[in-house]
Amino acid sequence: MDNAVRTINPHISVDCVIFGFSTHQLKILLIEREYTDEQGNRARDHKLPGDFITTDEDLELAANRTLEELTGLRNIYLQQFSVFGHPARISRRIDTDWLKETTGMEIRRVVTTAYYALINISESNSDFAIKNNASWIEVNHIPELAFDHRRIIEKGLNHLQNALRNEPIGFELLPEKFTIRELQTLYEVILNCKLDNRNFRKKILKARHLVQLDEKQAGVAHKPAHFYRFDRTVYEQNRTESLGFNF
Amino acid sequence: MDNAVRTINPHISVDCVIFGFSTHQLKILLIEREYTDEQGNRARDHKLPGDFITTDEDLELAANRTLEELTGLRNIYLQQFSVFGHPARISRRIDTDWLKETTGMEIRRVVTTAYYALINISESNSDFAIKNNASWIEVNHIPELAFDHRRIIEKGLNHLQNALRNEPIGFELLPEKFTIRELQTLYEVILNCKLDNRNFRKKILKARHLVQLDEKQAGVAHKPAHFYRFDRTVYEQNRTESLGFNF
DNA sequence: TCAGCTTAGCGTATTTATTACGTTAACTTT
DNA sequence: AAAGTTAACGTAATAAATACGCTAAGCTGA
Repeated sequence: MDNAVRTINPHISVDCVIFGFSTHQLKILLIEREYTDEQGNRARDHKLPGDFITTDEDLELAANRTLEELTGLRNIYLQQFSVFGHPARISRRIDTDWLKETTGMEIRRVVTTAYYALINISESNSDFAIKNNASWIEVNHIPELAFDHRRIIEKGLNHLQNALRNEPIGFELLPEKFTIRELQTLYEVILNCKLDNRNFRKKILKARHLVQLDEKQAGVAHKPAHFYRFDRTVYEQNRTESLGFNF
Repeated sequence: MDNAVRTINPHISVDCVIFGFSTHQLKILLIEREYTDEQGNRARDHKLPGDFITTDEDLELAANRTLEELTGLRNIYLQQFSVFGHPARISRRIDTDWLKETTGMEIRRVVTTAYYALINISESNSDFAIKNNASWIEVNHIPELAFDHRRIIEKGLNHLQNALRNEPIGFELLPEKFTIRELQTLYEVILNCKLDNRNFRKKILKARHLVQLDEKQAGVAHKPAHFYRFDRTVYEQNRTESLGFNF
């Protein structure tokens, strides 16, 4: 701990919006924080996973470190999407007090680089989350948050939606094997719209980067669907430099 | 100067990739820097306009300040696009020496937030640029640069290309009044492709946010083109939330 | 066992967007 | 007045997006 205090850079941090998908919902991994409120009582709210960087640590490394500590996962899809550095983002009493309490320093100005990560919840090790008071919270039911973390989540969700529209990243949130219907539901939930299943299937199969597996669903009360997996090689090959423009 | 040293935050900076368009070329405003090379001789290279932020200054404000100092312009199109914070981005001797020389401090680690700006060169006040040793340099002929500024420019150009494909921002680089042909050339130069003039016209006019003016070109050795201007109101109204996806 | 329910998965017709390219119009230059 | 040049409109062919019908294959409950 002393060691950590000595080597952190208290001006710069990273925060991670970690997205997961389960039971037909988009979720974010949030950490429950204990702080002292205006009346001096202990209270709780939530915060994004994140940390100050240490001296000589790359931002992306700090983000990956945070991610691994919380999920046990490495080599996760991770994208920087914005920087939050407004002087007033750390101004509430409960936030400055909390920083003092947890770091031992008087910290008033932190520029944080925000990343969003896509993980397959079922592959993550929930022990890591539990140990850190972290839990998956449905994106439409985000509770009271520390600092400007609500704003960071909003912007992160925006970037996720854009990314999902422009490149195939949906499978990052699904198990290795998934059905087309699962993928469609994921699109519908994230983009917040209804899609026609026949046209969705047509469009996604036309892209050729989904490979049908022999395996099928079992035990479902209807015609079982084939499982598919994403084939990165095919995707990279067929990726066409779109030269046109749309607005 | 003393004052400035006292109030800057030497851990955090902003850098601006300022794009301009003239004589059918995409250009970037670069500052000539004088430094001391390995042999102790004075030498010159170029750097992006940028600065450390001052205590309590928002990042965007710092970027706007940099922009105004160099161009005399306010309310410029300005977009944050990436953060560069690798520990090794400040490692070359000439860069650390130059920081010492210009700030009086031993600076080894700076996290910089990169912005790109779009300006209409003809509206900018060149006196400001001259005073700061800044000049417009063609994007395909970028000389030796300080720090990791080449990388920043590459990434900024990338973001510009993407933005140009997905929203109408081309006119930010043109005078208030412009011809469709000028706009097309701008697209061709930035996206680095050839476009069919008849289809370009069709597509861009379909969007309805270009308003034809009564005025025409004069003195050209061919049929004079109408001038157009961008109508933001129409654009905002017709902007349709594209719910589909493309990859 | 079989009728009924549900989702998978294929197909077709219609509309809309993209691409390719022909032609006339309007101005300057020689 | 003819030649050169780019503007500006149009049309036909191709490709993509949308809307929706229909059969297939499993499970469930009477």
